[in-house]
Amino acid sequence: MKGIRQLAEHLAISIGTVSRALNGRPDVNEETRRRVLAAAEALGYVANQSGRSLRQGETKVIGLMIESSAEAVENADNFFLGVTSGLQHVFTRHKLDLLMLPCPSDEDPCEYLKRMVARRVVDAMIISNMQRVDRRVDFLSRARIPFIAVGRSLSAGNFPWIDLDFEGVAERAVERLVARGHRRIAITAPSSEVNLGYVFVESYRRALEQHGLPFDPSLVIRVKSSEQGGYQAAHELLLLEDRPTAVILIYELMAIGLYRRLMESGVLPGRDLAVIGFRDAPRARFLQPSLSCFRMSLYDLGVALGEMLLARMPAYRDFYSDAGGNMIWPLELVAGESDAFQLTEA
Amino acid sequence: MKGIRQLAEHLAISIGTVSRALNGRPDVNEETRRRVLAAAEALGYVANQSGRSLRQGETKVIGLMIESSAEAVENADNFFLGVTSGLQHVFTRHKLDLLMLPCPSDEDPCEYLKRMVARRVVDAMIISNMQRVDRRVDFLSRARIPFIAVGRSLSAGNFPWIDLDFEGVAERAVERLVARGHRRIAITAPSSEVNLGYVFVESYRRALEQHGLPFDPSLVIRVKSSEQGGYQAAHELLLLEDRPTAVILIYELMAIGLYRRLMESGVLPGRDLAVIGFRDAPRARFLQPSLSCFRMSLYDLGVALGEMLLARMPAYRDFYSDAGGNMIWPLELVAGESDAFQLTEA
DNA sequence: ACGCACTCCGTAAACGTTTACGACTGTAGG
DNA sequence: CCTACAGTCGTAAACGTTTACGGAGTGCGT
Repeated sequence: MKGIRQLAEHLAISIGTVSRALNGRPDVNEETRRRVLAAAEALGYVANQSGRSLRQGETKVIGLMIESSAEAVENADNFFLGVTSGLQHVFTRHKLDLLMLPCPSDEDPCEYLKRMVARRVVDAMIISNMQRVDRRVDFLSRARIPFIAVGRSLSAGNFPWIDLDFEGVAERAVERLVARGHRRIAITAPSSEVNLGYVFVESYRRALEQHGLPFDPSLVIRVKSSEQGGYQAAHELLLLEDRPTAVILIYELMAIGLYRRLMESGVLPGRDLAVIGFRDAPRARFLQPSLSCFRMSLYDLGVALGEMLLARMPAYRDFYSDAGGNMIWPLELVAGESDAFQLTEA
Repeated sequence: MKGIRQLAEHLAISIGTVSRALNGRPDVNEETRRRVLAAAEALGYVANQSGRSLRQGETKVIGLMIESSAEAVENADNFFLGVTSGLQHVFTRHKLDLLMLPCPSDEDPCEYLKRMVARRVVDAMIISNMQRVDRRVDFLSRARIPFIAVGRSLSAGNFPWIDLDFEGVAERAVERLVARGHRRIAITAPSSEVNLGYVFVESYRRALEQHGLPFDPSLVIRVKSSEQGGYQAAHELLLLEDRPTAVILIYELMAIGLYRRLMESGVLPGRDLAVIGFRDAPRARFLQPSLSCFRMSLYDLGVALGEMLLARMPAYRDFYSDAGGNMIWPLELVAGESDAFQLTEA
């Protein structure tokens, strides 16, 4: 089966009518429509997407921009796949496809994004790995391309995003540790260039103040959010003169490296140092002692992202209530053994 | 910038010449080409992909068919992302994009595939999760769509695939265990409907025979390849009258559940039962005692898949030597503590 | 002066759809 | 009998490219 033209010839009907019949237009006889649908089914006709895209100016494809460096892959655990799965659950309802757009590491992400958008290969974009000031946001806003970001940024006052509840996590983590008698609480975070690094530490600082504790910059450990970074963090912690009694990790995966380094020095997590993790990394679930951490459903996050994006697209707006510009995603505390002890005054 | 037409007008040049200049055709003055490229850069013109696809009949998109059930996601660890990353490394060299095609769980995978192919939205396909007899293979072969499978199948005599070295793994695992004095060796595998389940057990059977050991069907534990399946497997193992002294797992993730169940009954892996795992699952790397297992680079596998696929596509054939139809992917043994003991005769 | 080859470029026809527009019925209302 | 209108359908023009074809100009050898 070549195209709609052959199908029309076969039915001895005009090509326009066939198209209308297939697309459910009202101005076609029901009897004719039945015949067309039957013939299409029988001959295995499916409309060519390129032709359709060209005419309608929409491709039915949503782009997902990802970072695909070897490092990113190693650290991703199933975050990416989990979110993707949720996204697709939403998209398949509307026959939308998901295109992965990995920015080459030697190219500027914004330029790459511009090229992909200019090619008109996607109707909308999902971007992640937000920078504190992210030019992609400005570009997409100006170009009026529907998009959603996973993560905040300071760019362009108002744009749709969903971000994890860093404030809540930092607040609850500090509160929990303070309740167990801790006074010197360390925290790990990526560079403050990455927006995540900035927001997380700020929330931590505020939480400390609320409990009347001083903010000590030397307790902010800037390392990569990876197993390796966890090892590094532990190393730096152990070097501090007035060693903290607790540490908050920005990514659970770090706990693995952290544990390892601590053990090497005979420091036992959950007895000598309280540890709280953040964001679910399956492979950190089996640590001994078990890690106290904040968790969430990646799948649900994907669904929320998908629905919020579609609410911003004219063609699908009706299906979803545009629940405001953005959203803070809640996390649930899973209590483990890594911070289960009460600190006795020295 | 709308299209090539505006660009041509702006240059006071015909649209055909502009196209030729941009596409590096020889029959255009170098001076003209420079002007065109400069103007395109300045005005931010990028060719519309739909128009181009329509004309040339190729979309520059490779489809990747995946299973995206919640269960599959939970069990995937970073297998999927790792392979994808390798694929993209190859594809971006040729400006190809990767489209994820998740088959809805309520639809027949082959029908879904047919629809996607008929829409002409992909130039080639990558399929995985192979069935023992897989209709997708027959369809793609007959339709002459370039494709590659990750995993074998019995369908259609000759088609391109890469599969993990099950034979080698089963053989080496058995050999290793026999050398440590084991005589009753259990194995886990998925249903023999899935081709993987069939091949793995067959290799295990042959390896046993080579060492003069009997094949006992009750030692083949058919469970899901997941943490839960591992738990289940341990449960069944413990119920056996003549309990085996060793077990080979088809997926490392299973070790987590297996360990848990064993511990519950006071059976210590690496002392009371030898365990060998297969296929890298990062989250199983931190088990105590450490797991002996077979590993591989997911990234490299992705690269190999990508290159083998491109070697089968006319447009890219020249870049890659078509290294025969298919390939067995080797794995490397990483010795751990879980099988490090010598069995003493009872 | 002529033919020929070569370089460069313009014209127009595809590729497969969707859709605005108008044409043609038949029916109802005046 | 004329008009209005609803229900169907055919016609043709887009959408943005690429590319086969041919033409114009130039240089060169005869």
